Amino acid sequence: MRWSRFYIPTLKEAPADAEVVSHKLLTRAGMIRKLTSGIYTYMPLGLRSITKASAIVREEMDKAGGNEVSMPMVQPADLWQESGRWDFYGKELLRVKDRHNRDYCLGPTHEEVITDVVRGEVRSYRQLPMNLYQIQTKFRDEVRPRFGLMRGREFIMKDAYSFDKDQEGLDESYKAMYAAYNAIFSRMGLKFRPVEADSGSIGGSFSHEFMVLAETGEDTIVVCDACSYAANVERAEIMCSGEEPAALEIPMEEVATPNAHTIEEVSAFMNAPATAFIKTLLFDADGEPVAALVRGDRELNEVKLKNLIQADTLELATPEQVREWTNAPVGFAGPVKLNVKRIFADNELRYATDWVVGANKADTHLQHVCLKRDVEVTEYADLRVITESDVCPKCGKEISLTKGIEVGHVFKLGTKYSEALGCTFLDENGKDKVMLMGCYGIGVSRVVASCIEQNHDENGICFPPPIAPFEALVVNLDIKSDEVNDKVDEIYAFLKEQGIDVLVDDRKERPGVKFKDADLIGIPMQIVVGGRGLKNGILEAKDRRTGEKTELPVEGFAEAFKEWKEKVYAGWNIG
RNA sequence: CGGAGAGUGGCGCAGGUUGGUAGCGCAUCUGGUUUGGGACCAGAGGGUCGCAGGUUCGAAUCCUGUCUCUCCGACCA
Repeated sequence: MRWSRFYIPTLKEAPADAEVVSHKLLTRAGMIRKLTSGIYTYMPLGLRSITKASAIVREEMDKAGGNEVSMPMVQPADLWQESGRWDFYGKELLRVKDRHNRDYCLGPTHEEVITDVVRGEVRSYRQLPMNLYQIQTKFRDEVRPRFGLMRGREFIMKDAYSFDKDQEGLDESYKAMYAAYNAIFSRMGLKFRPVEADSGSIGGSFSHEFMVLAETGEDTIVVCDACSYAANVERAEIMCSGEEPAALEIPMEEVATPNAHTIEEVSAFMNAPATAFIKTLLFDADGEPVAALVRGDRELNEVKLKNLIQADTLELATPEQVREWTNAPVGFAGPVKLNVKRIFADNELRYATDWVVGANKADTHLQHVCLKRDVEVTEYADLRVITESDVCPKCGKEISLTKGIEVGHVFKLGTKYSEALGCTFLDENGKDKVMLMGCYGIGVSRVVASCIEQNHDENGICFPPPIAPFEALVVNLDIKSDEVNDKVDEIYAFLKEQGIDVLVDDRKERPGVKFKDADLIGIPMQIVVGGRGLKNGILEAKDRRTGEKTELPVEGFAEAFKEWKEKVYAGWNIG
């Protein structure tokens, strides 16, 4: 491919609205262009990377027994009503009407459609297991799209669905996908980690997320270096034990705390540490009020609460609801004589007493509160977000927290959708049984973005070879010289022969421009052909990742190149 | 949805408080000189200043409304 005939509109400056590195570089390298919030055009160079990532996904999926299909993006509402998700998926589901005023949605995921296909096809246990997948554009009407391809509304996803006759089969299918995902992300040259995860709104019982490790990640993950434990913080359990203290003897009493709404303000006002307080958070759980208590310095883990009470929707109470339930403005809610039926407390609160809490009365708190004596706690549970001072729930050793970008997620769905949609088969005994499902997603466009987050420097992108738009770039420094042109053609032909995907910069530009652009678009191997080098009988090869330049002799180029290429690839340490 | 900010040639920005010919850098086009890390000189083209109203002799600028985008939060495979 010749650069002069391949559209790569590079920019010297990043667009003002780009915040994260991948967004800036993808735009500057001419790989994407924004149409509107969260919706992008993949330009020729960008599409090449996505195509390469897709090819790796496809290969590994096929190897793992998947069959590729392509399902419709526009899906009828009745199918979603049948699964119950038309009402529960929320505003992220983009709903549209056709000319007959019938309801449809744009597919954010395809459990309904795939289950509909399979229930119409599969009759016998002999046809199972089955694994169907597709690589396709998804649409999710995100509340706040951001960070370029990282969280778009329209994005490319590989979604696979497995169907099995029993739990053992599902376990096998899940294991196979888990292994395939490890292979996929390893082959892409990403530094990643599979972690235990919450199953979220897709539902189901068991799941793992594949996290690319990067500072800009929106997720926080817990890893233990002593054992193999790794989990999303949403999911990470907290070990908590101790001695339950005796009921407090000092009576509780009111304290005036004018205008002190936050724990910080009250703690400063009363000159007591945040650890002496209990934070009372009120939620609307499927329309019912629920209170959750955590220590003043802790953060409530909403996912844990949601799972505990099995709520379909869980939202922090509005100021109006707070007023209605506590008879006080926001900032003074407390568990004592709280007119809320269900009060959940974090485990940690069981092992201490003498708390300060809100008094459900404006500008007032209560001190010397004892939960055992003064509050009817519905249940003690693990409700808070894990911190670095906690220990590994598996082995009890130290843990650390890091940021990650979720690029893949594998779920065991069980019978959630097959049950709702009546996806059954006849077993060996001629009995009707519900299939067990798993679902497995990879954010393909997000993979490319997260790869850039992980591999870049001040000059631009450093693509790992497997998902680079091209593997090699031949830079022609003097398009007016026949000698240089001939050598470029020769090198190009040679590289092609080696099965290398190569781009030639044959533009009428000054060398400086070509070098800058070469670094920006991040092709892993650069071969520079110029009059100066040829005079000395050498070509210059640059490893984009390290920036290291190597002189390759014109005579015996083939051998020298192969050796150099091995070194470049070895540096990537790709499995 | 709450809070903050921004919409001016393709991109990055100035101008706005004090209303009066719409400007700069990059990019583009032409000619010339250059040519191993984003060249220089000379010239050229391109903008109903997000949109709609209003005030005014006159609005990018003031007022009202509206749309869009970005960031923080809430939310989220």
